[in-house]
Amino acid sequence: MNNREIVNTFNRVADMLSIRGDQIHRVLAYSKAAESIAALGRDINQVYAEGKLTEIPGIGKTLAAKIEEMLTTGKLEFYDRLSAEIPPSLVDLLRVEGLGPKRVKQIYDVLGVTTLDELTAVAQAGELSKLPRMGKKTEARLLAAIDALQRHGDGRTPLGDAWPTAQAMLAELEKVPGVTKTAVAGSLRRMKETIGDIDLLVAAEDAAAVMARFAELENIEAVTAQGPTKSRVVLFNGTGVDLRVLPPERWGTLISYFTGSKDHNVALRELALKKGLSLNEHAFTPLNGDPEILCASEEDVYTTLGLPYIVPQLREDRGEIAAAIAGILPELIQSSDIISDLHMHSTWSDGKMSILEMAQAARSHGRQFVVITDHSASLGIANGLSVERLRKQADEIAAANLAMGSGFAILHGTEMEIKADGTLDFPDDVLAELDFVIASLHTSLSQPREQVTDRMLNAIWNPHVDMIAHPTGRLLPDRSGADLDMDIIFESAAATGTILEVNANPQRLDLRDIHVRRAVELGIKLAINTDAHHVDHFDLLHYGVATAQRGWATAVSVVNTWSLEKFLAYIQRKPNK
DNA sequence: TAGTAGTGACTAACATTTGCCCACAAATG
Repeated sequence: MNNREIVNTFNRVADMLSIRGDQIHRVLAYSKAAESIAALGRDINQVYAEGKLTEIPGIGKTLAAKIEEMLTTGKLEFYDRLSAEIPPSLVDLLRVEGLGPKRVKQIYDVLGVTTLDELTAVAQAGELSKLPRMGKKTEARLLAAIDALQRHGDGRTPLGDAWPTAQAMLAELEKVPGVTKTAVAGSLRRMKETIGDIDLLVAAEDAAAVMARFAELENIEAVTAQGPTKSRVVLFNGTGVDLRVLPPERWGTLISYFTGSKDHNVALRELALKKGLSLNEHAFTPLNGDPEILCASEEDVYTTLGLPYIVPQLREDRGEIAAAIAGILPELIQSSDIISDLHMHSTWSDGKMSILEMAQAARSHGRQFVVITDHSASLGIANGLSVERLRKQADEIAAANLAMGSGFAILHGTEMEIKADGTLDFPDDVLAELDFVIASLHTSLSQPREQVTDRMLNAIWNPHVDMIAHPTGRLLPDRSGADLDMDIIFESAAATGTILEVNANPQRLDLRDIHVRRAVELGIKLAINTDAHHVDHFDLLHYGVATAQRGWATAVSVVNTWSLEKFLAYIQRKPNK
């Protein structure tokens, strides 16, 4: 069993326990454990082999035993027993907006409904509205929610899709008279790789005018809630958008609350209570009856709690509050630190622009040097380069370097296929001619873990391979990528000095945040690259930087902060070269 | 259920808004 399967099982158990009506802390224990394992950044089998399961936050003796049972037998007896009482399919009903554990239990107990189809049938027959505390309106809302679920699913939206949508909506709301501030919040502001819904904030004295304009924006299918300070709409693509409006003097607590994460908020509020303050999105309220403390800025919120400012990217309750208290928050990598881009394509393979155009655009984006890394021959679909074309490309790079003049450098590299049999697409003597060698997986990603890991190791241990691009090959939101044994990959990358990429393309964001964190802990060198196929793609860098920040990366770990001289020296003295 | 203090018991997860039915469930971070 792998991490994901255990996470799924624990989440299902948590949902089933909440439907059964178990004590909230028992439910929380399972969902907290699931979250911890999801954020682990390493293979739980490895942690188990080291006998360190209980060192995972939220895993005690009992859950460690359950994990051991799943890892050794492939099943969980407790889950089977629970299933006899609470049909596991009931968990699916919770995905319907408007249905929580209490209602699901009631619908199951009284009507015997266990699936979405059965639920639809009883709702259409009008049976649902006969239940206590359910009426015709609720019944109609649930039918609409089921319909929406079946049309759009409840999948998450990739960051790269949600970000521009949110910015466009904010641009409209900014035009409403009386609006003084606008911002995105929620998981979008924290730059999570996928987001559940879009959260927008507006500071204005007159909320009603903003709410009215919000409901009229483009692409809105339905307004599902509209109160004095809070509205919710659903876009035609199924994405939910929440808007909250408060007066500007309460902006700090508002944006802090709405940025989350939920767990981070809970931790902040606990901390506030210890200081005799109750914290909500409006203000701090002293428990002794003193007047409330307003925070116009988010910095004020943290100052009031006696903490240094914590950037949104860190607010996942993964140790950032303890680090803030201890004064050891990392000095995170910034976009302005990045002076090179080590991965991009030209018209020689599947890029859309010439080498010179790419270089000029990179310079205008503040880069001081780039590596042209077109695909290699066996990626035929991308017009990969043969050895002959690769050598010919060197001439054009020399010419482009001349055209660019001094103060900028174009290096010659390759993004070389790691083929399905594990061999590399170019022989070592050809690789030796290049300035910089990237190896990456694009095909046969679904090979068994051992096989695909071995392929990758073969590349990492090759003395000419300087970097692994987008290591897992995942594509958001749906393709999960290769099932690599990341522990071994990291070990080998550290041993050989091989750079691992944080690919900034929002479809990839690979390495992902939790793997960045693990790599940083192990002292592995990272590169944040755009993988640009077009000059417009240089604008995507911030997604990669945010992902690195979510992994607590500092400039020390990121080779794109290095001067050309330092960079060239490093890849020359790669330990196994 | 985890964590803690201590080996069985106790505490722990905050605070709000909205909709709909008529006192509460669900949803938001």
